[in-house]
Amino acid sequence: MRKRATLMDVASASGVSRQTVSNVLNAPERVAAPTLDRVRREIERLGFRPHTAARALRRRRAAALGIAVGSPADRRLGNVLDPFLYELTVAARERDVHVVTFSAASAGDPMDQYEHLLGVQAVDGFLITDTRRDDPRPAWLRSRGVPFASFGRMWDEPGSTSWVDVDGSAGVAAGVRHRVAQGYRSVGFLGWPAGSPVGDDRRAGWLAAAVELGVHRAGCDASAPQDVNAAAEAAAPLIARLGSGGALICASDLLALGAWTVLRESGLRAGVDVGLVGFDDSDIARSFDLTSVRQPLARIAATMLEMITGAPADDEQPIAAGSRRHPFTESGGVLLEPVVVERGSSRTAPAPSHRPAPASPPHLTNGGTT
Amino acid sequence: MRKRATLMDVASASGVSRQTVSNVLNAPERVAAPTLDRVRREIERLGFRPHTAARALRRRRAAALGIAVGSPADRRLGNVLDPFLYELTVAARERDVHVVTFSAASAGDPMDQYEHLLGVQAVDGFLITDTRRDDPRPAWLRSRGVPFASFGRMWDEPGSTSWVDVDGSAGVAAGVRHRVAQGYRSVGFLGWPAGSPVGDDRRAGWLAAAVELGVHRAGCDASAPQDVNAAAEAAAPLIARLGSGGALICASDLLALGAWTVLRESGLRAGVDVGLVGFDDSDIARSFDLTSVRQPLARIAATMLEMITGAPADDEQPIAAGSRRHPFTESGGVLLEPVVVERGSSRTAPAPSHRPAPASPPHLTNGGTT
DNA sequence: TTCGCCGGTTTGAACGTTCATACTGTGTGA
DNA sequence: TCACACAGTATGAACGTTCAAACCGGCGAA
Repeated sequence: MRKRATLMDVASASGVSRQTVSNVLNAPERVAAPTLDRVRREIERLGFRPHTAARALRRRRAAALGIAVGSPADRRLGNVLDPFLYELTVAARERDVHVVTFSAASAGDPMDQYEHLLGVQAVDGFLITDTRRDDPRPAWLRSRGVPFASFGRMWDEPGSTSWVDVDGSAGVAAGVRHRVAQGYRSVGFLGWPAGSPVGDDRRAGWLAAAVELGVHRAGCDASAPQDVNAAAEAAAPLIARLGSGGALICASDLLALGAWTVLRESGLRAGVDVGLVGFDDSDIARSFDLTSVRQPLARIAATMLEMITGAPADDEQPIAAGSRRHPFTESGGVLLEPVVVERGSSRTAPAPSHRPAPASPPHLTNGGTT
Repeated sequence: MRKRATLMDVASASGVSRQTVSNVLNAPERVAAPTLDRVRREIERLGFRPHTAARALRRRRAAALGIAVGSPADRRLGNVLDPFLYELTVAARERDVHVVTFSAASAGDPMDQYEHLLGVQAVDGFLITDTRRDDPRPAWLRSRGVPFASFGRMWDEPGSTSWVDVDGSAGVAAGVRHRVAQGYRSVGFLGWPAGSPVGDDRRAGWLAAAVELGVHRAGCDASAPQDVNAAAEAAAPLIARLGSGGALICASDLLALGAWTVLRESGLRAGVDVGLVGFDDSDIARSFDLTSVRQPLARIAATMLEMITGAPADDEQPIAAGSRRHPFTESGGVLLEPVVVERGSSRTAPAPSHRPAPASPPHLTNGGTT
């Protein structure tokens, strides 16, 4: 428990000046090979690690980013943001940045928290999530020149380049394709009521793919709010229409769970009689063995950090040309494709020799073994 | 976007020395009233906020605590720890401490991450969660004199005082009591297989309360692993035995959900025919309108911070006598009582005039409307 | 009157880095 | 032969705060 070694300790131990040790850490190419070796050995031997605060003070940057956990509305991260925080933390570690949490608690206004963290200079920028229309945060941050990156499109600022999002449309379309490949002969969709950008996007992906692949049937599109019972109600007639051999893609795992309860009560088996696909790969999906569309959270996190730490903090240019390793969209941000995680709720449809979708009211069918 | 004001700026603006300004912030009782006012006005006017890194450097403490988000096993916080992180963040804000996340990712060993954060002196201590038997972390931290507090009993170290936990036994017992008050006439339990300390604790709470209140019936105790389908299987015979007018307390919301599916398939209505209670008040409970036992996460977080920031970091005394505002247990830590959140899955039992628990095999009953 | 004390305030130094610049010696071209 | 560039290293200062100790003036007790 003795005092930690400092730069000076390493310097005198290896017979060089402090600046040389500093260079070994920050600009090794400027140091002669033998010196480099010697100093590195001493660093290792003394267990020297640069002091975060001293570094932050001198460099005038905290090497930390803030992220909101929860809001007054929902005092938690939720199914998507929870694993996202993990991936973010991992990605941050690789870039020698720390992640500092904050909460827009009682105050209501998240900007108060921004103000505080920036005021005490505990963070260099922010990672924002759950963007929505009329979101005041991007404008606020940009106007003050605060670096940030967003998980979620910035709906108000089409030209902005500082966001990463998931191509929900492509994800749902992939879900449709996989189902068709497995032999399901009609693919319906259970989404949220029209009006939410995310929801509309996912529905569009279903519609396009289902039509293109010839598995679109009339009246196989339903809506429900994010609630199991509502989802079950909306799913019942849909499942009745799809019948055995059909598949149902849902805009969220919770909606899929609603459909799952209907299937169970109908005696239909998820993954055998009816294919069922959720979205987000939440723990619900895992608990219920639901096939689900998973967002590439690790890549999202890495890309966001690249945006913040890579781009010069002051100007918001369309990101240094030449390093565009990501599929930039026309509007400026980065859109990543999700992947389908196959589980028990979608195996292979009943043999194609079966009669096509008889559509008997499923709540009357009885749970047998075929 | 001009430079932020420093102590010196405030000092010269208000005609005092830097140290006086520092005192205004850190030891106002040493400053004469008029001076105090004047300096405070200038602080306000200039929008001065002390620089975190400068402070940390000089004070030799980071004013930050580390918390692990996820593990190699589970790359997320989960239903309990997610809202806990929120409460922790709120509580930390009030104490001018920051919460820094880290992940025991690939490395496997969480101690590597401790080592790193302590090495660069980015945190002063840690908040540990998910303690288990043979947990190496407490001993490791203690041996190095690193401050920490644990959410979860330290099973290996009975004398330790640095933990906070929930009295699961009391929580389950409260669940039983409420059900009895509502008129349910027999109360069963669906828990995890014996052997886990948390699970055994919760079962003990049920047993004691059920026996005491005379609602204990033979064979109304079942076990299943943390899995919906397994829970459903285990719950089916249990529900058959309890019958209408009975209640079922579960060791987790997921187990309760398994029971819920059985109820639905049996045509029994949760909250009318059978009372159903989960544990943790997770989003599953909210989604399914499940009564659940909620852990007092805000108090847990606050208590943990008190332990870390309040107690002198070097010695591990039984916490300063005189300030014991918490119900300390004989073993040293703090045990807090959870509360029952009443929802639809447990309203009032069928009128006591009903015949008691007919126990027909529920998977044969048909879903009707009574 | 003198001394010590005390509330209130100031001064010098230090925390551990990195920036900006200066220094040193060797080789290179004129 | 000399100026010059250049790779490699060293020096002084600064980042913004708090610690430790000194200072200062007035007041009460000896």
